[in-house]
Amino acid sequence: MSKKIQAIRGMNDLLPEQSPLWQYFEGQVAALMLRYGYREIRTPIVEQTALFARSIGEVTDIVEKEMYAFEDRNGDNLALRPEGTASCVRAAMEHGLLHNQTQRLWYQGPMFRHERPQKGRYRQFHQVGVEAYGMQGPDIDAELILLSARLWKQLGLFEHVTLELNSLGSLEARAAYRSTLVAYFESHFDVLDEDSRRRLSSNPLRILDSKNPDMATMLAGAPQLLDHLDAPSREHFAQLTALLDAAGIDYRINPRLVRGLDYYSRSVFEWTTTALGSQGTVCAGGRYDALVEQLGGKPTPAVGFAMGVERLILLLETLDLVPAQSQHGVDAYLLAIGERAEHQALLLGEQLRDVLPDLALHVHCGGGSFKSQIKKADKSGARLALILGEEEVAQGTLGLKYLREEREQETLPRDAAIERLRELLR
RNA sequence: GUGGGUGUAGCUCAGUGGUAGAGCUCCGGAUUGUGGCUCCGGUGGUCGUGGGUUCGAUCCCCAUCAUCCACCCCA
Repeated sequence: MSKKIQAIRGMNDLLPEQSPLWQYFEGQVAALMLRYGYREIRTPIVEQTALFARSIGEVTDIVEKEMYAFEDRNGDNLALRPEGTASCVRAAMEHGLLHNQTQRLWYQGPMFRHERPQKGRYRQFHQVGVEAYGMQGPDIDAELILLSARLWKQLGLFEHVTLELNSLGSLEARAAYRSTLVAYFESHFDVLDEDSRRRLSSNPLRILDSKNPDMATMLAGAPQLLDHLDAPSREHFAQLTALLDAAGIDYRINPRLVRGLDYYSRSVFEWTTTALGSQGTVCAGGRYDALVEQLGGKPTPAVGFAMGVERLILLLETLDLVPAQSQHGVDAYLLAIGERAEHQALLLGEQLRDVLPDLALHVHCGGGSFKSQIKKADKSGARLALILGEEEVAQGTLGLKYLREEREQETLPRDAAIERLRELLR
């Protein structure tokens, strides 16, 4: 067992039983993006390490200890992408998509982070990301939230997720607040637990989120982010909440909502669920107005979010919201009994598919008794067993046996059989 | 990176210091070319891996790997 090569830890195979549900989800997403006028972009899975270091932040956990980074044969520093926004910005800039225009983009694909796997958290996981460029008003922030809300409604998840909102203020306001906060924490250094002391330099805003009861009193007295917002950010946030109110989207303002990536400023939001255990964030994002410039482009306002596909799939399963039609089956199963029939079956299958493009047909291969073949036909879930035995071959007919309904089995000349199939597929 | 739980047949799991079982699945038969239900039979395991204790280890001990859950982090 141990000598066999296994999948990499935290990287999962997606088996045939699962793929219809993924396809259902992906189909819903793609159709939704079309309806909102977002266009798909596909970028490489590997980028220069520097792209992520400069965008996500040098001292974040993601960059410091979770990236799959390596040197390629040329000695270049490359990394498997840990998220999609940086690549999206890079590609959009590189191809002039952000030049004097607004842009609505989305993407989908695997991301990689070297974390300890647990429920809803894997080393290779999939995100759907949605990004909008060149628009600074809160209307586009609201659009993204409405878009995600519509997806939850389509999937039946809306009642099971909660929207949390916060504003981090402008980059300057955020930096100033950060300094104030660090000074406050340093003056209470003796109360800080080990985790918080570590976070003092990496992500001090996170300390506010600590669940340690010993720090509760100290945290309650900490300076509040919302009190340190700059006026434009405050106004932006007020307008965003007003738009959501008007649209009838409930939200909870969470002053402690802090995103882990350095590039966020102003609006940030998170959709969470309590049904998945500790990895309850199912979708999250926010504004990153400074990132494009930071990566060498012209100043360009930007907002975006990403959804965790595994978590959403898990949620659909947990809540029993998997639609029945996402179970793919086959319409008919062609049996071949006897040497002559076996020779003809494949060709007959091709003829049927030529004239019946909607037919999902499973042609039996590998021989076996009549009984074993019809058992397999039954297990395949097919509505019909098409029977090609010695008699049918000799007479140029085809047997049709109905496996799921009370209906007499019939044996028809080939042409008539095709017509019958055509009727049944309608 | 830290802590805890779990690794026995393809799957779900029993079990014992004397080298293993059930249910389901799969294959065959009862029914020469007719599935689902029933009955009968069969295939299938170096008991995760390596070491230690022991006359003897699947069981006890250590290590290791995998997996699950939580911390952390985040989608």
